[in-house]
Amino acid sequence: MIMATVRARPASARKTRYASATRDDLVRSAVALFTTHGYAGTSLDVIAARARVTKGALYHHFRDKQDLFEAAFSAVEKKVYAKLKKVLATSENLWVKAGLVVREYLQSCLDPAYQRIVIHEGPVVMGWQRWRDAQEGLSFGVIRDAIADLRAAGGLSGLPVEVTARLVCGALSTAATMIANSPDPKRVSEETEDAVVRLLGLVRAGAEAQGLR
Amino acid sequence: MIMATVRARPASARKTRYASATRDDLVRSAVALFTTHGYAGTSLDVIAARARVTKGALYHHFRDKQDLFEAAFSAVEKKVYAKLKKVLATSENLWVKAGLVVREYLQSCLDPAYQRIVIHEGPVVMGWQRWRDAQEGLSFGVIRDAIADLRAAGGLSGLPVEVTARLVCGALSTAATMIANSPDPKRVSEETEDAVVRLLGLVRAGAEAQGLR
DNA sequence: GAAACGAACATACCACGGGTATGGTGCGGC
DNA sequence: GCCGCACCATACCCGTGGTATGTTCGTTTC
Repeated sequence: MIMATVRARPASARKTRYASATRDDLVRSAVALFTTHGYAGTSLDVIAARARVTKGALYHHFRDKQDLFEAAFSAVEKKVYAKLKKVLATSENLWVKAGLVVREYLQSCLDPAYQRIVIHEGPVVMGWQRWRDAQEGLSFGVIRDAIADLRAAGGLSGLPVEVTARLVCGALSTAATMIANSPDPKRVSEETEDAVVRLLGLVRAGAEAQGLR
Repeated sequence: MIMATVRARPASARKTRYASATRDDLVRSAVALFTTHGYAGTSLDVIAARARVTKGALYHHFRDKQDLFEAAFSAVEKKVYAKLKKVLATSENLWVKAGLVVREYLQSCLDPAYQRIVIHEGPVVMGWQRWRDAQEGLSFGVIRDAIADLRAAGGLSGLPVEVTARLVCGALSTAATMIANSPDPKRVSEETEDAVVRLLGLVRAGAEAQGLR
C-alpha cells in the first residue's frame, strides 16, 4: 500500500508553514458564513470545509467558536475604521465634518457583514461589555472623538461626550438596519439621511440659538 | 405491579385540564432563564424542569424553541406597552409628554428581561423583519404615535415619522443598555437622562427658532 | 354507562454540532 | 540524524433540539 503522497486532504493540500494564510482563510470563511447564516446557523465543520481544512486546524488557531467569531468581528471592524479615519482627515468645518462622518458610517452599516456580525450578533455572542470594549479603539472611537471636537468648539453646552456618542451610534446602526431590511432600500436610505441631516440641523440651530442668548 | 397512582411525575403532579396554567408556567420559566442565561445558553430541558414538566409538555404547547422565545418576547413586551400607554394618557403639553414617554421607556429598558429578550436577542433569534413586525403594535407603536403628534402640532417640519421613531428607539435602547452594563448605573443613568433631555431641548429650540423664521 | 376519542402530558430515541483527545507529518534547530 | 514542535487530520464523546410513541384521564356519544 504505497499510494505515494496523495493523502485524502480536503483537496489542494497546503504544503506547510502557511499557518497565517490558513488562519486568514478561516477568518474569511467565518465572515462570509456568519454574515449569511448567522452565528448559530453556521457549523464549524462548514467553516473549516470552506477554508479547505478540517476542524482540527480551526481548533489549532482558535480557542473555540466564540474566539473565531471575535476574529471575524475584528476583521470587519477594521475596514470600517479605516474608512472613517480617512473621512475625518479632511479639514472642513466641524459641523460639515460631523455630517460626513455620519454619512460614511451609515454607508458602512449597509455592509451586510458589518450589520450582522458587528451590530446585531456582536453583543449577543460576545456579551455587551466585551463588545463595547472591542469597539472602543475602532469605529466608535472615531465618532466619539468627532463629538468631543464639536463640544470643545463651543456648541453642545455641557453634553456628556461618551453618552452622546453612544446615543448617536445606536440611532445610526438602527437606521442602517432599517435601510438594509427595507423592501425599497433606495427610498428609505434617502429618507433616513434626510431625517438625520434635519435632526442634526435642528440640534445645530438649537445650539446656536442657545449660544447667542 | 400495582403501585397505585404515584407515578414518577416531576413532583407535585398537576391534575389535568390546567393546560393554560402549564403554558404560562413555561413562558414564565423561559423569560427568567432567557434573561439570565440567554437564548443559546438555555436548554429546553431546564426550562421544562423549572416549570415542573418535561419537554413533552413544552412541545405540546409550542412548535419549537423559537416559538417559545416569541411567546416570552410577547409577554415581556406587553408589560412595557401597558406602562407606556398609561403615561401617554396624561394630557399635558406635547413636548412635556414626549419627555415623559422617553423617561418611561428608558426606565422600562432597564428591566433585564426587556433588555436581553426584546432588545438584544430579539432581532437575532426572530430575525429583524419579524422582530420589527412584532413590535409594531406594541411599545414602538406608542413612541411612533407620540412623534406623529409632535409633527402634526407643527414642530419637526417635514420629518419622516416612521424613520425618526426608529432612530429614537435605537438611541434609547442603546442608552439603556449602557446604563445597565455600567459599573455605576446611578451616575450613568442621570448622565444619560440629562443628555437626552438636553438633546430634546436643543431640537425643540431649533424647531421653534426655525418655525419663527 | 361504557366505549371511543382526543387533549395533555411523559418517555425513549435519533441526529447534529461543539468540543476534546489523539495521531501523523514535515520543518527548523542542534 | 534525531528531536521537538508547529501544524493539521481523525476519531470520539456528550449535550441539546427535535421526533415518535406511549400513557392517562376527562369528555363525548350512542
